[in-house]
Amino acid sequence: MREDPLSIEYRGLLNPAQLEAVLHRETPLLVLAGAGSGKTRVITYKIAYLIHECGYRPEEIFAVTFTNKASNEMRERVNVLLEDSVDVWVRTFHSSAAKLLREWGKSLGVDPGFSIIDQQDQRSGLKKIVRSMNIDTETYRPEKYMYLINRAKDLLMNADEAASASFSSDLYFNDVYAQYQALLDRENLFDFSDLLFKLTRALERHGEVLERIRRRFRYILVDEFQDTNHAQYVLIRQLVGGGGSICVVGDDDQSIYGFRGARIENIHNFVKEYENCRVIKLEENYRSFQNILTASSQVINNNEERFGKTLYTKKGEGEKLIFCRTGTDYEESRFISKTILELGLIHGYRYSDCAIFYRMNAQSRAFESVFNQHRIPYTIVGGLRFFEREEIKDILAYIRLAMNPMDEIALRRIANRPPRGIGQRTVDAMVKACMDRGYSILHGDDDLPIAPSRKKLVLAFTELIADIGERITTQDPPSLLQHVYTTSGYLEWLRREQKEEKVKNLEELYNAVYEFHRSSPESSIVDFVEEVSLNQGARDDEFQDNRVHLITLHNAKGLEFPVVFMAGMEEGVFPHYLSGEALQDQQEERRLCYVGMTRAMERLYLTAAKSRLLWGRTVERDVSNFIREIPKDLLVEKEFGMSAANRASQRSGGSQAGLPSGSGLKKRRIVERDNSNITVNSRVVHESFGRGTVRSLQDDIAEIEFDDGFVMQFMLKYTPIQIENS
DNA sequence: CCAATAAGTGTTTTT
DNA sequence: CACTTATTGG
Repeated sequence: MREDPLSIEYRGLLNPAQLEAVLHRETPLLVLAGAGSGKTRVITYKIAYLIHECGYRPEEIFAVTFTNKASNEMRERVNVLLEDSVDVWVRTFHSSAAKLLREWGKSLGVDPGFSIIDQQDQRSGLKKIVRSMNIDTETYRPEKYMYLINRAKDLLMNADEAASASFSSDLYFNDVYAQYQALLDRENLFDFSDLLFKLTRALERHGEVLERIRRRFRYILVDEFQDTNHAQYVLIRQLVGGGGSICVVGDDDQSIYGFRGARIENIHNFVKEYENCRVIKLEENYRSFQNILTASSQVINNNEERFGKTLYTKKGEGEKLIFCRTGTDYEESRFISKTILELGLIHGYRYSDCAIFYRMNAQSRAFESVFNQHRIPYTIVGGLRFFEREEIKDILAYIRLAMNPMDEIALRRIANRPPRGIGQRTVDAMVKACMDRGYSILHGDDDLPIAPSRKKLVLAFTELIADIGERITTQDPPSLLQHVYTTSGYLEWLRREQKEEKVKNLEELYNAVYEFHRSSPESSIVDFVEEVSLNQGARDDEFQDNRVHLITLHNAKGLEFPVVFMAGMEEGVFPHYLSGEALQDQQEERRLCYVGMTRAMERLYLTAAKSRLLWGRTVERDVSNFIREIPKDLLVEKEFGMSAANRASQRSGGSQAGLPSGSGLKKRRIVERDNSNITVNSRVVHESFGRGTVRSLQDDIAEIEFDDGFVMQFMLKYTPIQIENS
């Protein structure tokens, strides 16, 4: 080990295993980083070390992650350590591929002017193809082909190769894949899988370009390596070449993206694939109390084929885990809501200390409605994303179409939005005519074989798009956007239809573009579109306020919260009934459970409802097997809301708990109150929850049963409550 | 040929 | 329940 002084005091800031991971650089390195063991710390310090101590220039370092959130966080932390050495390449796999293709496309034989389509566009394209083949779209669902085609691309197989390898036994798969790819190629569109597929293919063919890229990136770091798919694995292999300048970090127990092609074998076989590989395990956990670690370890121990590691912490045992069975999903929300309020009143937790994890996005609705009633502020992380909204995608489609007049998918999206008399028939005719004759889709000549009554309308539309196209280079992004809003008639249409929410979103889009323009004045709207088509991103304000976080288990990876609720711990919901019987799938669900549990720092609650209103039906559910895998002595079991009284209150809609609307109640202010006149059995009125009776009183903590059956504890000196005056 | 309305249907996780 | 597709009236 080096003995010369280091310019950053690494030794004091890292534990021995972390330090070793930072300093090792002669041969390939695999860091097995358990949950909460400081892996981001290792990566960022390693980057700093390479630059400060080993003579690497920032732009020679290539660091990839999976999510935009992770890459933003990493870039920020690197910038703090390096005092704004922003040239380090910190990007997601997909944005890395897109950037390399744009930069090197010309020498790689790839047209760098491609547009990127998201899965919605991908689906609509496939739907069109399947329908045109006149086959039964119920047995042969477009979604199925979407899945298969993406998996084939992840495995670096084009349509021909997939066909000769008998990739799928589906009768029409080969045909659908070929047609779909023809559609994309014709219009120079790339789906997400294409980015990596085409890049690795092109690098294979052009060894001389690969060689130049290798010389540029002298050290490669990969985060969350357990989630790499085959294409990503191959890309990394290509970039590293024969050298040892690679460090991958991951945790096989946290591999949760098998459904989109991730191969856990990549991390398991890394040692075999990279010669002289060094393996370092990070097993000290800095996040959770021991009870949480023990419980989650016990759960994940039921999986096979793991590296296996033993997480430990120097923190104490901490609280036991709490498992609560409720009658219905609605009561589950009420229990969690009540618990959050109590944690705040009794232990001083803030809303933003609490997070609720669930398996399916649809589960958030119950929480939203109960939280609204109880005036608990919340935020849905990664729910309906801003840039996935209809109106946003429509506006961006105008710009996309102007950029790339071959983009049929964008054309179909907006040809008649707002309604301008160009229906499906007319669009079909336009597309077909142009395809046959090799025109651009925007060709507005008189000889197009469309109904005479439509010609004028079509001409007006093509002129509209052409006009936008000219302004892309001449106008700055914000005013161009404004121009699109008005000349397309889109904004006026929304106003006429009274879609206030959507109008607001367009304003927000304008703000985003304005901000984009301000921060990089030389960039065009094209760059903006590029950014948002990859950054299917969240808004910045997601984490700012004091709000409870509602979040899917998949989105929770990489986060941590003092208090975690895992909701819907029921067979069929989690593990999800569609996740498959195969051992592989069951194990992935279990890893997802492990990921969720290990996010908790101090308190972990698990809840399950007996019956759940899902898909318009009430379904009875058993408790998830994962609960049984938690040692009994670490678990406090409770029940909530299965009494007749609560059933009744539920039917009445729960409006009793609603606040009187209006004055001054938006923010709960912490004011001390004198409630010493309240004793056991007092009849009381609570500002939010209405009338009730005090059931017990101990050390200023009162348990109150409200008339609707809702039972809750309060710290009286902070509670807005009075004796009922009769 | 388009737009509004009525019936019908299939429900995970995401770059 | 929310979203897609068939039908009918303009």
